[in-house]
Amino acid sequence: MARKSGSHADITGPLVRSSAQRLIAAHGFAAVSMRQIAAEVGVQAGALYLYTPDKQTLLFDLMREHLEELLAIWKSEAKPAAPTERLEHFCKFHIRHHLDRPEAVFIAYMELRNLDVGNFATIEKLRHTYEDELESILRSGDIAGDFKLPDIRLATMAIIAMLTGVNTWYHKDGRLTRERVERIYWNMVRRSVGA
Amino acid sequence: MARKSGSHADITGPLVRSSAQRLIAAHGFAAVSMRQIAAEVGVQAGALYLYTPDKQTLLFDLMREHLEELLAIWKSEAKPAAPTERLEHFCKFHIRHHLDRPEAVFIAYMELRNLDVGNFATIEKLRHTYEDELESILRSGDIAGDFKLPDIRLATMAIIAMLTGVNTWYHKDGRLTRERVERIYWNMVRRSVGA
DNA sequence: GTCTATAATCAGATAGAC
DNA sequence: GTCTATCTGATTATAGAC
Repeated sequence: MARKSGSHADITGPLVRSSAQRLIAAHGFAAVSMRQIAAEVGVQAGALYLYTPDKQTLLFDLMREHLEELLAIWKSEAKPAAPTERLEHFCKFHIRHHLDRPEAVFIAYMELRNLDVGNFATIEKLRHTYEDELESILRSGDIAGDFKLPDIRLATMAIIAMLTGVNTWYHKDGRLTRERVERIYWNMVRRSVGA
Repeated sequence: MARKSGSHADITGPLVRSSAQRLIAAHGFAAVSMRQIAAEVGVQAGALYLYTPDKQTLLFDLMREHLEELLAIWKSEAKPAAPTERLEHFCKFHIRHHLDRPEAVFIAYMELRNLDVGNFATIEKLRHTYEDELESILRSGDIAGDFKLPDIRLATMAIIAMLTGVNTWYHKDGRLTRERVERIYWNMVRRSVGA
């Protein structure tokens, strides 16, 4: 990892983010030092401050970029018309997207405590925007009579927790393919909303 | 919180644990210093080492005691005979027990990374023992034909994630009583397993 | 753009007085 | 049982050389 002097802004910038993401996901934000991140990048600690004003902003940027990417990709997806198909699409998208980004997902859920108050508010707003996408699907299905839900907000939280939970146990080379996991979870969600 | 010299082992010991639990749940294990815990207790930092050999053991003991208590209380509960009633009992017990101990639950889920390897193995074994309780309920119901489950282990993980997720949004003085939350979640779980 | 060196602070843990 | 003082080493962040 050792690196000699010279100009490498184009590769060092992304490398700072990816190295920080890997280390923070593995050991936690507070447990990872700027020196450790620098060592992973292959520079000295002082050089990191060319790419982030401070450690707090580095964490915030990782979380913000993760959630902004999630929302952007979700919005670009083609959406089915019927509530049941829209819910199926959401469930499979959520599992697929989150399994593809385990480190970013882990950080976004575990490191909220380490954000200062202003940054926390920004992140929570982004997360809420995403939750609202599921909530509106459930609401339209409930109104149409396709779903039977005693409490839509609660069903939203229950389904997101269930789907995101896949990240805690799934391993790529495990017993089940991702497609099979998506199908089984969708079946459980479908039945849970009474569709 | 200032405290004069003297003997207070009977109150200081429990106070160290409860203070550590509160601070770690709020800010994270790595972000909390022994000096902060001592200040919360009302002693100097050195005095903490009369009650724990080191910071790592303090964390481990909090997590171990939480899981051992969970298993002990669960085992002492009277169990219904039929799979559907057993599953209902588990769901409502899980939500109730976890909502009553938000700090301990939070630590047990969030601070696994900060355990050293031996302690981690112990905690994972305890957690697995608890998961197996749900898994055996699902298996007996599947065999009896009361549930329809394509993958029992996966359903176990999905249900636990969904139920534990209540802790992330529930507030005591919120819109819903705990009893109503238990009922609604049980209904979603019931439908999700095809009961 | 990166390095070395450093400032200022704080960490976990221990020793010995009371 | 607790305090004060301290050891040793790590921390974030900055300054200035190259």
